[in-house]
Amino acid sequence: MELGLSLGDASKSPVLLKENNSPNQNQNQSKTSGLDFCMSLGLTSNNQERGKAQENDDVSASDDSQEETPLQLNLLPLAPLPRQISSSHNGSSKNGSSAAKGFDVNRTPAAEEASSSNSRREFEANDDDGLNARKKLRLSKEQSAFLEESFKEHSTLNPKQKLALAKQLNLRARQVEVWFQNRRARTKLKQTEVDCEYLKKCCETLTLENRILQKELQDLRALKTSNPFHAATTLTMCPSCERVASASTSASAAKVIPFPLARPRFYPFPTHPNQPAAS
DNA sequence: GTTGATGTTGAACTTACTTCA
DNA sequence: GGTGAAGTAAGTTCAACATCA
Repeated sequence: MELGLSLGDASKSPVLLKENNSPNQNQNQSKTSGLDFCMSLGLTSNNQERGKAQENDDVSASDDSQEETPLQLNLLPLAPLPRQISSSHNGSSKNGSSAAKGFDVNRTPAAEEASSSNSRREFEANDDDGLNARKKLRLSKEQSAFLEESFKEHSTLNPKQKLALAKQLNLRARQVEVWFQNRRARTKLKQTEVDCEYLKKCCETLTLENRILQKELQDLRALKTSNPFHAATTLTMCPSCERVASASTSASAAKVIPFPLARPRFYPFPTHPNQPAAS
C-alpha cells in the first residue's frame, strides 16, 4: 500500500490521498515535477546475511579488477588504534571531511608513503583479509566537492561518465555509483522534509480557516433562530471582502446563493519553497 | 585529560522492482 | 512472452566521528 501526497498547485486540491500500486509512478512524478511529494509505507524483509555481504565484496572486487586499484595492502601488525591518532588530525572541523580528519584511504600508495603517520589507518581501511571485510572509508573533501559538482550537472550517470569520474577521482566505479545513489536519496529526503514543512503550514492555514467558517456558520444559525419570521433570507457574498452577508428580503421564497465550488481562501496557502513567487 | 555512552553521518550493502535487448 | 543483465529506489548496516556527562 502506498499513500501519495501531491503538492504544488494551490488551485488544485492541496492534499491527495490515493492508493498506488506502482511505486515507480511516484518516482517518475518526482522527476518531472519538483513539487511532488510522496510517502511510502511498506514491509521489507530484513534478513540480510553478513555472509552474503562477504560474497558481494568478492564480486565487486572482481568487477572492479580491471580498474586501477588505488590502494595497497600494508602488512602492519594489527593493533587497536589509539583515539589520538584521528584526533590529532582533526583540527577544528565539525563533522569534517576525511581530508580534515587526515583519513584518505583513496590516496595512491606513493602518496601514502609520504605520510607514514597514516599507515595504520591505511592498513585498517584496506584490510580485506575477511576479518575486517567491511571497512568504511571517507572520501576526501576534494573528491566530495567534485562529485557534488558533477551531481549538480546530472543526478544520474551513464557508464561512461561513471568511469570517467572514477578515473578522475581515483575511485572505483562502484564507489562513484554508490555515491550518486546515496546522494539522490539524500536529496529526496531533504525534499520530503521541505514538503512536510509546507504541508504542516497548509494544515495550519486550513485549520484556521475551518475555525472561521465554523464561527460564521454559528452566527448564521443564530441569526436564523433570532429572526424566525425572516425565513426568507438572501445570503449574498460581499464582492470586496468575500464574506457572506445576510439580508432580509420580502421575497416569498428563501433564496440562497450557493458558494462557488472553489471558494476563495481567507488565507492563501503558503508558497511552496520550490515554487517561484507568484507575480 | 580520559573514558564510555549515545547520537549523527555517510559509505556500502541488500532487496525489490523496472526497463530493455 | 520468457529471460537475464543493468539500473534505480528504498531500506538497512555499520564504521568513523562528535558530543557530552
